[in-house]
Amino acid sequence: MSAATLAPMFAALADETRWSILTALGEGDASASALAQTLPVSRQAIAKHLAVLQEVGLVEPLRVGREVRFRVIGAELSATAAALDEIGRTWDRRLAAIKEIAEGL
Amino acid sequence: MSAATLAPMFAALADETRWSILTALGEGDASASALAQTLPVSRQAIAKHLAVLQEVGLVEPLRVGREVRFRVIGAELSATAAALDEIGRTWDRRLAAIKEIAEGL
DNA sequence: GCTATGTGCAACTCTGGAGATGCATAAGGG
DNA sequence: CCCTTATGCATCTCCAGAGTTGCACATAGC
Repeated sequence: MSAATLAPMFAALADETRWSILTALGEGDASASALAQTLPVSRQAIAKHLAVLQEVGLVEPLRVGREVRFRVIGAELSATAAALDEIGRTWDRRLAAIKEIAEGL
Repeated sequence: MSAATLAPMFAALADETRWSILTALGEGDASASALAQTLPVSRQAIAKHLAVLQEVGLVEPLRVGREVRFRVIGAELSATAAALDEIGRTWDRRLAAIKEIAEGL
């Protein structure tokens, strides 16, 4: 997973309202209308956020009768976490190597 | 680490130019002026980005003579990764539990 | 001391995205 | 069959942030 692949995911996670939505969905599947009754934003705004979240694979739509419920998916989040951890460790490995060389003088 | 703490970090990571900066710094410490000679943006723009990155703890400034070099720090990234992974697993645990109940009927 | 170069600060433009509003459409429930 | 409710689409406003330019300041090197 490259930085170019990661950027859209981070853009999706950068919005507070989207975290509110994800947190709410973490309690159970819900439709845009249902979320709008809880969160202080309009249904249309939530629908847009859900589209963004679906785009990066964080949620998936489920048709239940005439409503569309959304479900959170943890897999993409875990995959992103793994990529982030790897990058962070790489940076710190470099610093450790430099420090080791410095001490070796 | 809560969602409120995570959001600024993701906002910092959502920008492509900042990833370019982080990648460049991953190769070795550098000043804003040095980075400006490599990347297709002005020094001031890079300085702003570095300020953002420093704010979330991804880089730290190092005065070397009259220039200010920046160094990437992996710790915050790894901590963020751990938080993300935990959240992702929580979501999937919930789904697994639901599925189990459904099959138990 | 003078000059080069590296930084810092301030103001400006401009685009993307978040949010709202209005309307059209579709599908349950009585 | 009608009404209610959920969704979809288009348009508008507004603001944060990315980027630039210009200038002032500080400091290493000669």
